[in-house]
Amino acid sequence: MPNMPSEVILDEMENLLNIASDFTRLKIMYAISEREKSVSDIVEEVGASQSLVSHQLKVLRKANLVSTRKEGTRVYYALADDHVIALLNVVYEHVTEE
Amino acid sequence: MPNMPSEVILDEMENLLNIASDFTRLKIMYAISEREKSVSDIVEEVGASQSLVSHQLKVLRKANLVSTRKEGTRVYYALADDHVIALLNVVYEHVTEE
DNA sequence: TGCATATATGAAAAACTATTCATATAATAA
DNA sequence: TTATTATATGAATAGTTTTTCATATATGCA
Repeated sequence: MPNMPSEVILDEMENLLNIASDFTRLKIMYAISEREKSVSDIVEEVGASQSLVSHQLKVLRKANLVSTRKEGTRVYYALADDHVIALLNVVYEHVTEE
Repeated sequence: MPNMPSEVILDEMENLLNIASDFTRLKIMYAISEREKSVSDIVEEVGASQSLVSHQLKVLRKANLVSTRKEGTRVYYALADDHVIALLNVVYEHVTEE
């Protein structure tokens, strides 16, 4: 049973949750959860417009949830660390296990 | 490394994350994380208006994240299950551990 | 250089949500 | 009944965010 975190921590928690709580971004995170993918691959897998995916990748980048690597004209995105997967898993379990 | 969930599951995940991703609701969830509390207790601990707390409790209720018990004029709220705490913990760790 | 492809971005539109204010309901006590 | 306390709620406001559209930038190739 956790204690009430400080306002600063709560703020950061709110921010992380906000970023995770979007349909398109959830799809993007799952799309790159096994291995890095290029933007066009992500666009295809997620089924959203190129512009939207690019905008949402920017949001994920700004929050340091993804890392990028440029190769020619392609940009490859990957999840920044395993915390993200842990979060996705907890949420997935809550939704499916009941 | 998880697979892409179905649209329905993603939708439910988005919904749960949306509900968790609010400063006031986070505070409320922490306030009742150790034991049930009455609305007025929550109002005091969270430091928000009675109206706002009541509105947000309704959101949490609708999502089945809290349970309620009425006793006289008081209504006591508690977390519905431990999944919620697991979620809070994962987010807390992500925010503090780096 | 000019052309094609990949990605990013600014601005506007559309949709949504938190918060406040005023008020309603419910229970209890005098 | 009237008054008081606890909680809930409808409506409006204020602020934010997602999505689209048009366009810009960057890279590679002919």
